[in-house]
Amino acid sequence: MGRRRQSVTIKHVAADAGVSLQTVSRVINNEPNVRPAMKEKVQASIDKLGYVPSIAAQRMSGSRSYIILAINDRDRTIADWKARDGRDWVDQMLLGGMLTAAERGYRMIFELVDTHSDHVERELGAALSALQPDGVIVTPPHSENAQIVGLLAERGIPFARIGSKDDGPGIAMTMGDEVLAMKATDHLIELGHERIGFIAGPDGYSLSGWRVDGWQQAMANADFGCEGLCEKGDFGFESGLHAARKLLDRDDRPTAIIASSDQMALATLEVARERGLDVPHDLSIVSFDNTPIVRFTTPALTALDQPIAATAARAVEMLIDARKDESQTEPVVVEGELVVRGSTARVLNHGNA
Amino acid sequence: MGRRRQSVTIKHVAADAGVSLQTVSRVINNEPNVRPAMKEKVQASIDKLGYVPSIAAQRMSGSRSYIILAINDRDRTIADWKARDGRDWVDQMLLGGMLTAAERGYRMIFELVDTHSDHVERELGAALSALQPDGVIVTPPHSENAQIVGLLAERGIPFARIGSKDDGPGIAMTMGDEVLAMKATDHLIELGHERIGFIAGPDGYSLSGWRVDGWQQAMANADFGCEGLCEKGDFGFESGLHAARKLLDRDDRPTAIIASSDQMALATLEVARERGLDVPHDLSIVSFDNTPIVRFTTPALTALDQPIAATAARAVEMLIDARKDESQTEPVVVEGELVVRGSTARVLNHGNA
DNA sequence: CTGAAAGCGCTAACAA
DNA sequence: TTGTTAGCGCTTTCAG
Repeated sequence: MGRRRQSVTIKHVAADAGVSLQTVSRVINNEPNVRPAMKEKVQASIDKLGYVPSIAAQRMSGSRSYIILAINDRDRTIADWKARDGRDWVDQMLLGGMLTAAERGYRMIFELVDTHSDHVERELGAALSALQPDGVIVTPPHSENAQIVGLLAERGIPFARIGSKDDGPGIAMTMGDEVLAMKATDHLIELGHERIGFIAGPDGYSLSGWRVDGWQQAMANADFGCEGLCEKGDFGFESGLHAARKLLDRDDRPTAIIASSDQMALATLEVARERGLDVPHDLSIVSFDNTPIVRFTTPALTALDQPIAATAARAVEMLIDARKDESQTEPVVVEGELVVRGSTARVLNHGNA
Repeated sequence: MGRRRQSVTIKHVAADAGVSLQTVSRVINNEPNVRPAMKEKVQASIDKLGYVPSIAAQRMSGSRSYIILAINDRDRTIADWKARDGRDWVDQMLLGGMLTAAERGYRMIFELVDTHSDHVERELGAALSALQPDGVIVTPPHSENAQIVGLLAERGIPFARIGSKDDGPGIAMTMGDEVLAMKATDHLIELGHERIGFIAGPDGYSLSGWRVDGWQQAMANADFGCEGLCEKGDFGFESGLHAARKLLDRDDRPTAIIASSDQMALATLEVARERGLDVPHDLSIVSFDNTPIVRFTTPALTALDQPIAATAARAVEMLIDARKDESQTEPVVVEGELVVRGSTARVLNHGNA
């Protein structure tokens, strides 16, 4: 093997078209100040020779790297992949991010970074140095990690924080968690539910709080109380079992439960089965992740769809365009929607008189 | 933005350590002929400054790009992502490929290429020119696409063909399709089945044939006939409905069916339901993809697990080591296994006397 | 509007 | 064992 050189370079094109390297470069980069005739001639040579610029060389000479780096939490991602239960967060990010990047001549590279580790900075720093991406997308919980955000800001790399509303550097993006929680709650209220339980996510994620806020807000709007109706989980199945049991142990148990993750919704379904509660007639359930898995339960779960693909696509676009207007102050919201399935139904009037 | 330069380069390290650039380079690349003391000193500077080499620069200077390119069929992949029914082929490739690459200091980049298009060569060629990967992984149906294989060979880039046994350039890899089909068939035979139907994949994929071969072989070994027991599908759900109906329309309908894809297995389940056949007691079903989805049907499907992650991991390793021994003649087999679930059971003796 | 020169960060080849 | 030189393919100055 050894030194595999570029087969056709800018030199070949320049020679073929009988112009300088610089002119070819201008054509490639769509720069102004190239006479149409010239441009055509060069383009013809490019097409003829099948020339494609090397991104390494482009990067070296100080221009863009044409790389967008998407980083995700290592442990969570690997756990999902190994569990093989159909969670498709990564796929949706690829669907939205990768395809959008490709349309603009960019590539998206995926990278897993450990949040908990004390060498986050090293891990991420190494990726940035090695890859020199033109933009970075961070997802929860990274998007709220001060070290990570700080490093990105310090290096002056445009980045998008998905699942973060904080001020500060980088583009803050959310999927409208608060509104989503309200949508779910309102849906249940319309079905006649009054005691709607909520299983919250862990404190480490701001979005856990936003979701609770949305639920509380909707409950307040309908003049329903929330006391004792909110339990906390960690997004995982086990914690969901725990929370669901606590909620359903109440004398005036909720007739509906909104869970902040698919696993916790599944756990709630499991607890309902355990107690002989019919879903949706004795208990309605709404999941806060519309992952594939929630369509395959019986009944299929009504869920809040998180528009991950659309968000990633948006992030990529903003990052690619981020050259000038550094300061996007308002968080960008790509709002998800409620997908109604079989796990929610009109509340029954039995045993309540 | 503009020209964002590397913050700390080899020069800084050289200066800090008081040595030449070349010495630093030698240390980075773990080359021999560096005195331990020297090496330590340099390494100390590297650590102190947090230096990480730029892969763009490394590539430029004629060494490796530290990039492994994994290409998949565009239409199929996007369709899967959009369908959101939990197919996790890509995730498993990432799990195996990306993590293995990372361990060795490489990155894996995903790319979608259109097989049907007449500009496959351009699409792939562009990716190769832009990225200059050190290795490429191709999956079905690309792995049997002459244009693609030809281009890769011509460019002298090491590549692995997953799902291909052909001789020729590149590392051929399979997941043991024939053996897998035999395993499934033998499993059913052990349960007392004699009329075991098979829904084959489309001709465009060699592995469709291997699977049929394995089934026929196992049937022959048990002295059971195959006539009229094989129908062809295209891996999709619709085609599965079609094939399953044909098989179950027979007077001596099969008591078990092996489907060459998860979707076709699901379709078979659907047809069974349609006809009022109980699965597994009236009809046993084996799926040829252990995607997440097959665990969520009722009953959960017995399935042949394709070790995609392991295969991708193996491919990455071989590609990274592919510098010398170009000629791996024998196909590499990473064999999958049968996962028994509720869709297969002992054959019932009713209505057969 | 076009071209020539310099250099990005790194490594291969050659010297010392 | 270490250092020096040249150059990868491209873009950025800066001249013309």
